[in-house]
Amino acid sequence: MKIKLKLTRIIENALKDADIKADDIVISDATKPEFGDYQFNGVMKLAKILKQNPRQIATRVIEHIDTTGIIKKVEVAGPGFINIWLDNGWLSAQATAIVNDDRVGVGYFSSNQKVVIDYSGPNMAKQMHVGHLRSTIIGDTLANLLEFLGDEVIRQNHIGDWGTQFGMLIAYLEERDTDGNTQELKDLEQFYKDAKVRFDQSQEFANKAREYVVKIQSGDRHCLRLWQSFIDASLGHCEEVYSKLGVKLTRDDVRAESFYNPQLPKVIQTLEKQGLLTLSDGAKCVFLEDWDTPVIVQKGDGGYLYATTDLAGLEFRAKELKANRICYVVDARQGQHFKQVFAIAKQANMVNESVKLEHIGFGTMMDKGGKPFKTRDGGVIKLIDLLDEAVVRAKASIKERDAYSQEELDNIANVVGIGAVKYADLSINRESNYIFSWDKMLSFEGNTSLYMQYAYARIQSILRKYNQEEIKGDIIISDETEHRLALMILKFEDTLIKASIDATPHTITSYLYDVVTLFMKFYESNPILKGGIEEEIKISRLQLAKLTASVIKKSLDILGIRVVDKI
RNA sequence: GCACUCAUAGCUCAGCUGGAUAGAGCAUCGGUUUGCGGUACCGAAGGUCACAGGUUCGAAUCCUGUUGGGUGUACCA
Repeated sequence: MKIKLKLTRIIENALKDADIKADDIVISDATKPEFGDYQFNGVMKLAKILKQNPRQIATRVIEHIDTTGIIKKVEVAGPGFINIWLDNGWLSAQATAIVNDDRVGVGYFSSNQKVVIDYSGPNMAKQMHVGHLRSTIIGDTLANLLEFLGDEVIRQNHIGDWGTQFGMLIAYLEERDTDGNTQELKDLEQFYKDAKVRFDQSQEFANKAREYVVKIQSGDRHCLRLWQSFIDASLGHCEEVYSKLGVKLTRDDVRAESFYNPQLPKVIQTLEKQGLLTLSDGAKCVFLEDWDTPVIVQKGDGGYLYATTDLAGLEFRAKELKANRICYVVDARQGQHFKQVFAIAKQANMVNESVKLEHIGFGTMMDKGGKPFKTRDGGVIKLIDLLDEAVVRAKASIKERDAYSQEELDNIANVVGIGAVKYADLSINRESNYIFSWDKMLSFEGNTSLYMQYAYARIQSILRKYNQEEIKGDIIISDETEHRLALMILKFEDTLIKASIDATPHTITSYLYDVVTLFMKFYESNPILKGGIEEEIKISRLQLAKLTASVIKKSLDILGIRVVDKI
């Protein structure tokens, strides 16, 4: 339900009827319950332009507001605020209408776009570590969200599979792997270290490694086969992580660095043709206004750089994939790189002016001391290890473990543990750094996944006691708590739209927290299954509980977090 | 040096592109129950929104400066 849009139209009409010219009408949520449900604050600005008393204007506007249906009452308050209360009858009807709707009342975008979302982007030379978590889950959430709202989403996993380190790796693979056994690739970190040691020790090996880099690039069959088997093994590790995380990336979404490699000379040509290229200290550069340092697109030795690949990628996504919006979910530290690359792509006409290019940046994961999150000896934490630990910790936190079968217990631990890691990350404004804390994320209290999953399980427990077929009837809003809960549920669509524009998953989590908190209050004060409750009221409350469960489930679904009926 | 970014309660975070008395959770103190899952709910206390100016009827939010952290700054990705 697009409530804000409805109210905006009503105010627009009221202003028109009152003969007041205004654009940019913004309806906002009321800051406090006593100020109603929504408020319009624009009158004060208008008063200034019109040089009239704001309260008088507000009064005039109010007289022209059409209150049939959605609005119960409007009031002028303070210096000229217009406060709006929504009608319970209207809320009841709207809520009742979506109880069995699997989209929970959320519509589709009227103009759907093609959106490319570039996320995860692991390096094939190593295993995924904690640094890859944010890109992977923020990107996946954004993809889920836009898909749900009706955009055509193209997921792109820009894996790092090209570069000098692969010469060393495949030379070592060949040396170690004479019988075709790739068991050693189980731990890529170790494999990389071993290869490096060999590289540093043996001149002969180092030469071979360098030779192999050239051979891969020139398409040597033997080396390409080795390289391919290495990439396959490494990608397999990533897929294990994606599967544990419930991230939807597949092999079809992989568009690797190597894919763009053949296009790189053309990128240089294009830049040359557009007159953007400058030779400086032997390197081919693009100098941009407002930047002291140029962007190097081809090194003095002829090699290309990641800016070159990104330009090829941008052109491919805009022209071949025909995207209207391209989002890069990449660490905030690459902010200026993307600003520069985006500017070049547009100037060189590689990307049409109308295409929206966005860097969805995010901060770093920190430990309790506010330092980048590392193992005790300063190494990187492998993502797979982190996820496994989350599941182990989740299992330990489950009370009455005897009540479940081993299978149930494993499933719950998975849902809870993985959910906790993801939720903790997604619930924080992506642009800031955040402090990783097991205790906080696995808590039942506050804005955590467990609080939501627990509320969901409680509702399921209530619904189980009732025959689903018998739950038929209207939601009747009879008090303030129900009013607030129903309204919050109906704000789902407005929330998702905002989250999609800003690309902020935490907008969804804080909304969800509001919903669940309101439900808990409702649940506390309005008993459902206790004796002595009228059937009509009981059904209404059951329906409201059911609707709350739908919102919880759908929200978590978009965030890529599962629920269970029992915890 | 230059650029970007951040600074809100003891701690972890919100604050919706300027609105009314700045909000949550944790921790602290107190309360609720013959309980539909109490891993819940209610309340108290806790703030010079880093600092100083400016714009405005109105600033945590916009502008300038200062201080303090983080990050990035031409042949890595």
